[in-house]
Amino acid sequence: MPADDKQIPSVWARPRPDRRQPLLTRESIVAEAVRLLDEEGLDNLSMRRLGSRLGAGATSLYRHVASKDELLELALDAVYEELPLPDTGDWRTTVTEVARAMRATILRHPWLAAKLGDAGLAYLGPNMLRQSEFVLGVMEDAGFPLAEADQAVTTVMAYVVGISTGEAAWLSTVARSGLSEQELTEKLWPAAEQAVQDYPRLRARYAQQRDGDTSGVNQDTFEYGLQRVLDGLQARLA
Amino acid sequence: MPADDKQIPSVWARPRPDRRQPLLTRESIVAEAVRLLDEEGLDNLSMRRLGSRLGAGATSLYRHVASKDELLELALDAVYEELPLPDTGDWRTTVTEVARAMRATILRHPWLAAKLGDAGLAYLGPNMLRQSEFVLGVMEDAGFPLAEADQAVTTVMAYVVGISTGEAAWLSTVARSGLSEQELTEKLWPAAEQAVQDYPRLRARYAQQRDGDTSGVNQDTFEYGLQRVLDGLQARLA
DNA sequence: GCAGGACGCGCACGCCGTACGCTAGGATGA
DNA sequence: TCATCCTAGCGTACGGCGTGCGCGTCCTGC
Repeated sequence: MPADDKQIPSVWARPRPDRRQPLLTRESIVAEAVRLLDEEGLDNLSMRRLGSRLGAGATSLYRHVASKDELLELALDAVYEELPLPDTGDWRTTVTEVARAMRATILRHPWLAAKLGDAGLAYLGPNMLRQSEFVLGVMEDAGFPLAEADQAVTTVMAYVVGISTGEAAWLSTVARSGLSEQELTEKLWPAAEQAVQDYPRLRARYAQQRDGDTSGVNQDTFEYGLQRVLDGLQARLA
Repeated sequence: MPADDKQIPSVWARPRPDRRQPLLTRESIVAEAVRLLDEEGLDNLSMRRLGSRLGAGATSLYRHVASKDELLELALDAVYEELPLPDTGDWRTTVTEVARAMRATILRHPWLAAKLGDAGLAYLGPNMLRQSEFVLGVMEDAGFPLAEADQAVTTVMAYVVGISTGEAAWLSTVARSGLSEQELTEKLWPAAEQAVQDYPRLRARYAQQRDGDTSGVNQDTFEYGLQRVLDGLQARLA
């Protein structure tokens, strides 16, 4: 028994931890995990750090979650809950909005991209299922037979995830560097210019984009590709 | 001096390590890393394990490589070297072949998908640059202005990476489980069917695919989406 | 008043990436 | 020939990781 205890005048005065409702719940753990991931990224999430943010020890988390991997799957699905299911009446408008929302979500939680990279697009979280069912329905109503609707949805989602992954990786790099996007761009520019020197088209592209607004360019490219994908699908309905 | 030395009759008989050419080179390290990654996946690559496969200690690797992260970037680019640059004369045929080769490469090295998830599509490895320049040239020759050619290439690549990511994640899961694809599918089927019960369209899709040939289905979906993307781009040339 | 279960904690194990300083041997120049 | 320096690889160590296990402590239902 350490002498420190003497600093508390009496044991009885020490506030007992209130165990009326439990300190940890699966929900609170997942929510805090998402917050930590957003702030610090995928490789800065450790069970110890997460536990201490919740005022608990690392191993206490295992009462509510089977493993770190399972926790990440729960976090993934928790984020999917943010996605709206906007039925606009027109399949193309609806799919466009879903795609934009998906991209926005990935950019808001850049670790999503890395996690999707090894979890795949098709695991069985309820929110993910809900979203798939919804979009599948929209495509079927638009006139695609179910099997093709499935392929169409997969195509759009693959595009969105693929392109957002690239952007998210860049955002993560920016966050890790501690610099602003502008500053990091300027810092890396010489190396990039050097690297593309032997490639005339890449060099020209870089020159065009110099001092450009990165996020605006990304947004434009996203919209461009999305509309091309939807054009390709729409042609099948004719 | 431990007694074990006595087991060797004479110090002089012990073969001296031949230091004419060094045991480790950056190339040999990267090549072995790719092999290890292919066999055991991203989270089973550790510097210690890699070192011991090369007959060296973990820390020796750091003479040739600044960090594990850098090593992974080098491995990424090494794999990109496999990609062919097939000029067929027709942009659509060429892009189709590049896309197929890209998918095949990702499926051959499933860890690529996870790595791309946090490295992004656009870092500066020479082989990656070479490939970008090539495809950019093909699109420009097809009639796209340079800026749009860039967007078009990004669109196709995003699609390919996105869809291959999903497949690669599945392959990784299969590999980790130690079961065959067939066996794992059968084992997971009940849970999947259960999860999908409340969603009529998903349920119908699952029922249709029961006992289907997974890799054939994936291949078909890939081709379907790829042709839709290319349709959408082709329409811009008219 | 008591049994049983739920919850959180502390400890320990075997991994990890990697910083640092050492040594043995080859290359170099006097 | 010998002193010197450089290079590649090694051993040790540090701090951190995921997580299995057994302990106390409180809440609940009888």
